Amino acid sequence: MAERKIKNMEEFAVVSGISRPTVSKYFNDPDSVRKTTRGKIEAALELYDYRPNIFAINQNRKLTKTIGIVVPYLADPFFAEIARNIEQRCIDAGFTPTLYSSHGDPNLEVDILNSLRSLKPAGVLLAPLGRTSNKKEVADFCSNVPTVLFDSSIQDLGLAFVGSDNPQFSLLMVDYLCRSGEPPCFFEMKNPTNPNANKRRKAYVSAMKKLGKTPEIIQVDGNAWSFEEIGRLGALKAFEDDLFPTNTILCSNDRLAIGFLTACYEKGLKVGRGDNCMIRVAGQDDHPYSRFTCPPLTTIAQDYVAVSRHAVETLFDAIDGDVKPYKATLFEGKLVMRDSA
Amino acid sequence: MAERKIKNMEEFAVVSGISRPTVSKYFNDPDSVRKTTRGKIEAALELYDYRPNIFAINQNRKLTKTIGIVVPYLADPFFAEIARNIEQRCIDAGFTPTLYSSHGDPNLEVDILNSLRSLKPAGVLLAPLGRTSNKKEVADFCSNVPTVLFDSSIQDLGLAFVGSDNPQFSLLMVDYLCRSGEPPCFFEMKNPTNPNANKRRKAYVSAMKKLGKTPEIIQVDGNAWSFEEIGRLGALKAFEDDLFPTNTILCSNDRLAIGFLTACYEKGLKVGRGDNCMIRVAGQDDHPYSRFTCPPLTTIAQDYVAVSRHAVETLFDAIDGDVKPYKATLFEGKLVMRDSA
DNA sequence: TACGAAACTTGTCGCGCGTAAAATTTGTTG
DNA sequence: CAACAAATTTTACGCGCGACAAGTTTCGTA
Repeated sequence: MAERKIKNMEEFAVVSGISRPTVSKYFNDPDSVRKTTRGKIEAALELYDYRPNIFAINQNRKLTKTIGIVVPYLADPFFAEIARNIEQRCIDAGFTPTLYSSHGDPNLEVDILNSLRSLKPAGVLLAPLGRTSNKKEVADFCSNVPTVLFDSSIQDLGLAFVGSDNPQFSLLMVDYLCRSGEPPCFFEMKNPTNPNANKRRKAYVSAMKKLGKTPEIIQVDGNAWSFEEIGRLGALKAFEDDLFPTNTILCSNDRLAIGFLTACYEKGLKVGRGDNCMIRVAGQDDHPYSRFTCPPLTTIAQDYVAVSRHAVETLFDAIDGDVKPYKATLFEGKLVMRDSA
Repeated sequence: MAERKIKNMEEFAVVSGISRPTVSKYFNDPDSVRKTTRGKIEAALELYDYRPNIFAINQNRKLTKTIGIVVPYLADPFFAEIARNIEQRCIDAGFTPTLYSSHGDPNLEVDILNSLRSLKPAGVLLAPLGRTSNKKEVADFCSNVPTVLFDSSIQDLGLAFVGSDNPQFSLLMVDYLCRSGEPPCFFEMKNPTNPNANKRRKAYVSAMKKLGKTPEIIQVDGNAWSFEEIGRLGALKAFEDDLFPTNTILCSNDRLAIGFLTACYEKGLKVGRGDNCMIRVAGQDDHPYSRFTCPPLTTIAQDYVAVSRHAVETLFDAIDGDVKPYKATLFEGKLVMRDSA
């Protein structure tokens, strides 16, 4: 194969015995040309390794085949997993996904959106930083590029929002914890950097009230994305200050809970549901590692497959011109009972 | 601001009172134009939001400002961290990094390399799948695109290789374990999917021999990237079959060790260095989560900052035309003593 | 004040491909 | 075989910018 270097579509058209416009048509949609023509082109494709210049293509198309995927923090396995899921769906649909991480930095988020703008993507799937996002910039972006927000919403920006039903999460977990032992207190960061933290606190409070219990919130210092360490140090300090009004702790997310469990280990506190256990700890997210903590973490599993599927489908519908009014879709979570609570 | 829509550089040149070629020069290098000229352009940039069309730019440039970053599995926090580090260095150097994950799939790896080829990147930083990589395709890619391999090498493909010194890792750890207790056996997957597994096994064997001990290797089933679960199930089975000839286990990597620790927890085996402990477990990599296992995992820290820095610098040198012969650079690891061994 | 280099302008070409209109061929149907 | 529609070819233009050459202005220096 690879008899000679093919420079451009012109040359490739010559060696395949077809005119250039028809070859162009083929690359846009192989089924749009006659079968015999397609055969000739594909035969030539075997002999010569020619690939259309993607820059020249995108320069002339109004909409590229690119889909931008932006997550707040890719080093968090939860986002890595959901990104991977979305990425695959885009590929399957014939798009070219490009993945970006804001690394927890609102300025970087804006930078990403700006460089994404010049890529003229067919659409963007954005999991914003949330509270710390530059709302004005994100809004401006959404009004220029077809964007579906997921995981965390910012007002009603974008074409739609797809995420998880935090109130349902909390109610499910709080209800379970209350039925099986002492009512939980809520453990979180004082100035949460992760997107859904505030929603989760509110959801916890309303769930407790609904069940006729008094909400108790413990807030710890720390303002980066090293949640495990924040959870660990926060828990150690809270133990020292004797801050916990109950033996049952609901952490705002699994990563905090993982750090919390480490603190319990250091303190020699036996965690779990058994008779000889002194404390119960639960998380939220079903983080990939929550299965492997000691004891394994009881948590709420986000239906991230449903979230990513629906987000992608919503975006594709919009790209196909199927304009719908803004809508927020929330998926329910499932209680994952393990040994920690 | 944003008085009127600016379509192209021509129009922007008009409103800024400068000729188009000079504006073009400015965007290539703002310092290449006179100060007064730069002032005018930047003033216009405040008024109108114009951004050069990136596709038109890249079509005409021989080398784009894009750097491709490819890792084998982005949902692994280790690779996520190193990718994040490399990404930042590229941005700081004025390049546009694009991140790809092979998701453990050799075919996807080839697909990524192919689509990367048509992006005409200035260079690529590739952490290959290793053993399972399609060597022919990777070699072909490396001979067409300036590529630096990192984390895992494939023969002597690419401009250079930057990674960790696995023999040094093993010697360090084996020596420590032998000095502080029973000699370790080696715990790994039978058909390892992760890149450096084979090197590590060999390194373990030679380290043991060097210390005059008999190497013992326990291999468990599993061939995906869910290492924790593979480690857990493998350990449970190995306990049942009474496969461990020693109470000290060196795992091929931290993720296996994390699963191993979970198995120990399930079996009620106390892990650590204390008098009442029954087993010692160590890993390799200093996985972000290894600090939070119970007990915290003793491991070898890869110097991934040094690896990413050197990989990026090597690539930039090559892009600047600084051609050097192929060279493999290996960085030493540091023993991270925690409680598990 | 004059001079020369650096910076700028003007004009023009080319990159590789999308796209449209008109002319021609191909394949299908009665 | 005629008639017709679909597919293809031919021809031509445009996208936005990089690159280059030749002429003009600007600026620092003597």
